[in-house]
Amino acid sequence: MRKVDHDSRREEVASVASRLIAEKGLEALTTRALAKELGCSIGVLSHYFNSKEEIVMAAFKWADQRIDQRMQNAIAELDEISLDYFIPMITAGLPLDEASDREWRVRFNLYHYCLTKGGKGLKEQIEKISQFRVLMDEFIRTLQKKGEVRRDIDPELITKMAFDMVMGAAQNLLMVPMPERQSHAAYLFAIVEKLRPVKTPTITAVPA
Amino acid sequence: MRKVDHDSRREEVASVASRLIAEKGLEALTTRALAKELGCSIGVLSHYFNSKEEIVMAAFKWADQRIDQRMQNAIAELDEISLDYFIPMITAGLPLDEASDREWRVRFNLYHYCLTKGGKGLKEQIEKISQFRVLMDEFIRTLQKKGEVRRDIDPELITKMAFDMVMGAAQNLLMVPMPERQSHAAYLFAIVEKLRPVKTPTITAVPA
Amino acid sequence: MRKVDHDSRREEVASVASRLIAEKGLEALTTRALAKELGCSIGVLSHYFNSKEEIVMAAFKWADQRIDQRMQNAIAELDEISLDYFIPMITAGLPLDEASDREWRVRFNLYHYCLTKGGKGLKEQIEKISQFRVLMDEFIRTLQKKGEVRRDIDPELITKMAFDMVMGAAQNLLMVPMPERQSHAAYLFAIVEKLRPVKTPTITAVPA
Amino acid sequence: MRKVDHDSRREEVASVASRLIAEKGLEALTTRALAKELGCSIGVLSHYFNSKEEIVMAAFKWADQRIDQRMQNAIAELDEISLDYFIPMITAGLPLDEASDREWRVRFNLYHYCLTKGGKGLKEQIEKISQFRVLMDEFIRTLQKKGEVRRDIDPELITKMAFDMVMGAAQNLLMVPMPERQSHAAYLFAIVEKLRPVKTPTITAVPA
DNA sequence: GATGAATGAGGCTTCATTCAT
DNA sequence: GATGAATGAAGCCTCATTCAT
Repeated sequence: MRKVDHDSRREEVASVASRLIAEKGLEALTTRALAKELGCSIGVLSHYFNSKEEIVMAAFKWADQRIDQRMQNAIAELDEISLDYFIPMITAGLPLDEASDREWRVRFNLYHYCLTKGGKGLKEQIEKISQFRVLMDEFIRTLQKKGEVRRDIDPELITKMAFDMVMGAAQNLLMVPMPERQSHAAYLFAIVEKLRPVKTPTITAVPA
Repeated sequence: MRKVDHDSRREEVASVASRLIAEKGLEALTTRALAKELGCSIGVLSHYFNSKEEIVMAAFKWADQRIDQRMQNAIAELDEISLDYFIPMITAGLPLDEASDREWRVRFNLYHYCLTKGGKGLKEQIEKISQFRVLMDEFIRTLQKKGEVRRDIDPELITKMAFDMVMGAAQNLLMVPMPERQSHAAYLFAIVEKLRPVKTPTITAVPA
Repeated sequence: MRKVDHDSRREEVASVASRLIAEKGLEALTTRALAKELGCSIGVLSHYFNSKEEIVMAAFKWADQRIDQRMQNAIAELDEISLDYFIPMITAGLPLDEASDREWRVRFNLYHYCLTKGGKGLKEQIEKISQFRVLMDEFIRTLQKKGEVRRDIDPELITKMAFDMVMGAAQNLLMVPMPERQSHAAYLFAIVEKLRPVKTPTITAVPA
Repeated sequence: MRKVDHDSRREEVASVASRLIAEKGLEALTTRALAKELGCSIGVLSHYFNSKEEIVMAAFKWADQRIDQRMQNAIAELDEISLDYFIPMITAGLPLDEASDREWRVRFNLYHYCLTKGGKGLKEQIEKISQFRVLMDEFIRTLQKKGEVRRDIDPELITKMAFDMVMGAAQNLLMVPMPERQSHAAYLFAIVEKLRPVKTPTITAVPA
């Protein structure tokens, strides 16, 4: 069988495993349940993965990357860097529909799995987030240079705030009924707007 | 009858179970491991709990309440409501030491357990958070009336922001090495300060 | 505590144990359930019985003897031996009310327990039934001598038939709804009547 | 796939389980013991049965049907309905050898299991026996029409008697040493003979 | 390559019994 | 004498994994 088939099969397994984790919890991801959901036999899994842990990891990675991809896609068509990136990126990144809801559930499973097991996995996650922080930081600085973001705020503070708010919003949104999520997340846009520099920085006092 | 305080024994079990969840993960909380950690036989657990699920729930509740208690204790000695409540409360509430680190790990297990199982447990969590939001909202409004918080910010926005930031900070802090956590969380204090009304809104421009 | 108290307590335990066996099955007779039903603590049972098997045996014996007693009581007031003994004895012996229903259920448990375990218990049961057969046989012979039972039937045949029919009727009645049991058992009386000698053995052919 | 006939494997399990019940009692039918007796691992049982109760039921059914089959086989070669059916049928039906002894022990376990648990199982047993009674009744009536059975006896009485006697004989035979069983059961044949109409009902008095 | 039967460790729970109080 | 907490074996069941077909 060609490599592409092998890979696409692996992804299919990861995808279904991810859905099982999201819907029933990590402990419900058994080889039996997975094979049943995939419509194949138990033994076939061992052709694509050496152990169950590999499957779990693949499911984690799949969901994690889907969220990242979703965010990248949201700004892919935008041509120039601007503060306007934030809104679609946040919208795309947060669990505001069923698909991203599932992915976030899996991502949290990933986080707590790594936290518990420690080791390489945890290091990878930390590293990944750290790199993302650097990117964000640079992004803010660029926007500040371009005059799209107020210069009197420490970029690092914005970055930290953004990371905590998005993570917390994602967590909290999972417990909010789907119809109310949009409105619940809307306040984030207001905060983004507060980052814009005051248009007429003349004589008047600007409260915030 | 052997002299045993039934409630304190239950709490001891819940406490140890909570520690196991935090350190090894929920799936490592087996009756064998728990009994071993408690230094007693497996059968003894059934004297205090009717099922393992009850133990899990007790462990969840124990850790959850410990965080709440920690925050309440932090402001217990303060005599008058003021914005100064926030700093010690946040400091007490976030996972900035080993004990609260364990409790937050368990709390996240609780959240994701409820999210997966749904049912009454999820409803309870949502209700609890909802009530806390109302309290927070009233708190902000009171501070605004007292002139301790700027009146040009929607209280609801502050509440939402606070909830998401604390939740996200807690999550993110868990992945930060303990020594760096204090400094990582410090930015929150800066944000709290930004809520204070501008002392002298006279001639000078105050950017934010 | 005086012996009479000790004995009456033992009987109470046996009685309640017997009821549990009848209603829920032998495997539902646990020390916990028994103590609960008795309204006493688990430990108290060991004052009266050395092991659970002793309790089971006592329960078996209690129910077994109650059936025997019931039958003896039924003919206690009758002054002279006659075929009329049979009807009240059968009526008293069979599971025609709730109490004797329970006792028979226990008795069958006893039989199958002995059959399985073998040993002394089985020997005792066989011995007991054997003695009863002898009594019955003598009883029939006496009635035949008195002319109350036809002399052309082998007494042993009557005895065997009676033992099998009563045992089988008891077993089958347990599966018949209580209201229908009386009518179901009534045919036995007709058979008893057939044992009576033909009153006028003259010229006419008497088929049977 | 390993070559295994699923149904024959199920029957094998049921058969061995049945033997264990007969020899050691229902409570000795543990998964461990059963697996050991089958010469396989414990886990294999779950391939063929969803629970232990299913195994118990299969064992019950297996033994129950074996008795029925044994009786049917006994009259299979007989070409015409006649009273002569009875003797081989009874002989085949009663526990007169080791195999049918085991099956009857299991059947009694089945009866008392159903009696205790009630529910659908009990209803099924009652229904089965009820249908068998109807068949027997029709059989008797047919024989009466053919002149093979005396017409002065109520068919229903014969049926009831037969059912109780067979059930009781089976029960009592279980407690009789194997060598004596044949002679113990022989009286039943005498009773069957009494059902035959008197050949020459002429002048002579026939007492019975 | 695909199948699913087989394995046996380990999950939770229940049990009769013991014994400190 | 009475209590019920403690014990640990053994109950049933589920699991990831292996391997003959």
